[in-house]
Amino acid sequence: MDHQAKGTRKGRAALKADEAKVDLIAVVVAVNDSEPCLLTIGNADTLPSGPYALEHRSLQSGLRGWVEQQTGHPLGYIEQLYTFADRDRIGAERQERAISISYLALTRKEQATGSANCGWRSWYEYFPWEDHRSGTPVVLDILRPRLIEWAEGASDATTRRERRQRAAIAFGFDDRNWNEELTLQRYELLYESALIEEAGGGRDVAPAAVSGKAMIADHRRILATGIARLRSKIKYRPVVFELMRPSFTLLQLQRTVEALAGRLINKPNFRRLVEQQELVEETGETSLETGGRPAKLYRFRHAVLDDRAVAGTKLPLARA
Amino acid sequence: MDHQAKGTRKGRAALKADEAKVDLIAVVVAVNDSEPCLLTIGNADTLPSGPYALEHRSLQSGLRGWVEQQTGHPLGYIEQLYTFADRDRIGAERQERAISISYLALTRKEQATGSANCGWRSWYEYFPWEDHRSGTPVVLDILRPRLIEWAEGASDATTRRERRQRAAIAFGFDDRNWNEELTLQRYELLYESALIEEAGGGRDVAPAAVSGKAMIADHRRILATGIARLRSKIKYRPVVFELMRPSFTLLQLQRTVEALAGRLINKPNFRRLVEQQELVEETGETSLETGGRPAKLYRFRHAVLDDRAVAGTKLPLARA
DNA sequence: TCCGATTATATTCGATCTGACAATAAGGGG
DNA sequence: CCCCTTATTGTCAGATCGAATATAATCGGA
Repeated sequence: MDHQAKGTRKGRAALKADEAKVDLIAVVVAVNDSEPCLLTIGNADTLPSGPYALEHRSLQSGLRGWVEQQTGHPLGYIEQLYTFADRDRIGAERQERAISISYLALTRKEQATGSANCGWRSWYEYFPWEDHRSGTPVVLDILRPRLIEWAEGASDATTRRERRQRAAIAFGFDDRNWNEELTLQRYELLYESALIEEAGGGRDVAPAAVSGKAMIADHRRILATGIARLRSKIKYRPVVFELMRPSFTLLQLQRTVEALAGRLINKPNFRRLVEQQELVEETGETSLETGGRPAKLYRFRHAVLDDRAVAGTKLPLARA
Repeated sequence: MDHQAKGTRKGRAALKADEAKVDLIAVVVAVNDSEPCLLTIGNADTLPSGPYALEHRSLQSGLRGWVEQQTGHPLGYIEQLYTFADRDRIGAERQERAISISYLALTRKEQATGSANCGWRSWYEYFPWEDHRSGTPVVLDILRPRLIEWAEGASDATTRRERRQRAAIAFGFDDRNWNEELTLQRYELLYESALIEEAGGGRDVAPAAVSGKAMIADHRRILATGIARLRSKIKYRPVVFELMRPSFTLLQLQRTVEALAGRLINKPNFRRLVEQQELVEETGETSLETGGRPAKLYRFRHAVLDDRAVAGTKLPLARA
């Protein structure tokens, strides 16, 4: 009565009826020189990953093992992202079931111990339309007419209206505000409209500089999921500090948040928010790196992980 | 180079090295008469679940299939919660790996089509300390000294301070505010301190009326995850309407939100927020159910699922 | 039919928060 | 000593939020 009727199918493939392959996939992020970077292996089009195996004590430790083995990078902060069941991935014809459990990890670039066939790439190479720090990126001037065209290409009027609306919301057309958290929705729209490489077809695919670098299988979708999650999370949890050096200036902190969010923040307001939440404390030293008046150095108050636990790091973003 | 060295382990059990059993588990929620209800099977201590099988087109459709088969309930809104790898669950000794992918589903009680060995229970039967609608529940008067006792029982002073602090934050001791979103943290504290049944031991377990009804395996933890997610989500996405009838009064809507959040909301402020976000529109009819002045009936504006898509239903909660 | 009990709906007010802008302070270099 | 650069502090109006109050509509009993 509990788990019923598992024997009704003909066991056709190598796998038994109720078993599946389980893969662990990592989106490993660091920020360097105001640029959000992704850890990749192979041709910079693959995320670190590997099968969940018997000797792994847990999903997390399995993931750490694979990433360290493939990239030489030990991981700090880890958070589960999403679990996909991707039939297409390995073998649709063989009817294997493959499950991918994806994780978001935050580190710093320096923690590498040499090694391996891996490297860091700005995540905006994969999503050129996501970086609004210098205003609306030019690639959107190319993508917008293509998206409109796709919307108008629908057979019935209802679908057309719906498509126009979805595109307008996701990309901020028609005087709407840009919402940096909609990274996944934007990716899915571009996928549906076949403007990017993964989306089969290929005839309508925009040039790589516009549509961004593709990745194998569904890895770019997983990256989009990670970016969206991170952009949302920095607003209510102090996770940014996982990406910072032990001591830093407030401007460095701001630039890091801006790199992740893909948009600029008002400086005084950012400072006010960080200080009034008591997220940081002065080290007493100053940094002379920037030319002008020396900036005070701060360190993260680890105490907030206890007492403030949930309050969160709101970030003040410009409205329009 | 991609997925390397999968043959290094001795194939010991029935399962092959890189395969695992995958279960789908559902937390199905409805709200009836201002009471948040959970759909259970068996002895009201089991969540609907079943193995992910070959004939399932996707994880979601597999889940829908199992729930409908076990309870006769078709599901509407579904959202993935978390993926657990629970060695303990099925057979630690056999070294099987079992993966549980959990989902949160929202429906209405009426949509049942009779059938089956299942039923609805208020989720506060499992978590009596979570309902603060009538002020701080009395069970906390019993749990608090037990938690303090547990905290003071630690060997070193650092651990003691840390435990006291965690308990105070999670449960709102020492004049802190109650935070309804910390359901999972509270469950984990009670688990660690062995005050609930699942936590092995048993000698310190409080009476069932205080520690709540237990569930099999880790099902109560999964429920806690679902409650926490839902309490967080109603604040920024209009998901409440999945639980409402096609037309409803604003007070009914408020009572539903309060049931989920486990705390009361200021009436005028709630109305203001709902109206200024244009989440609902009047049907033109009124409800006479309540005795006094008839309440206007409203329906959900499905348009907001498009245009406002992400804005969100903030809910105004009392501060202290 | 009038009155009060009950519930729904509308309005107001002050505290706080937020975004935008301006002003001042502290270094380096000519 | 002046000027340029960057850091830091301060101000102000508008929006938001929580709390409390005032008004409206129905029912039932005197």
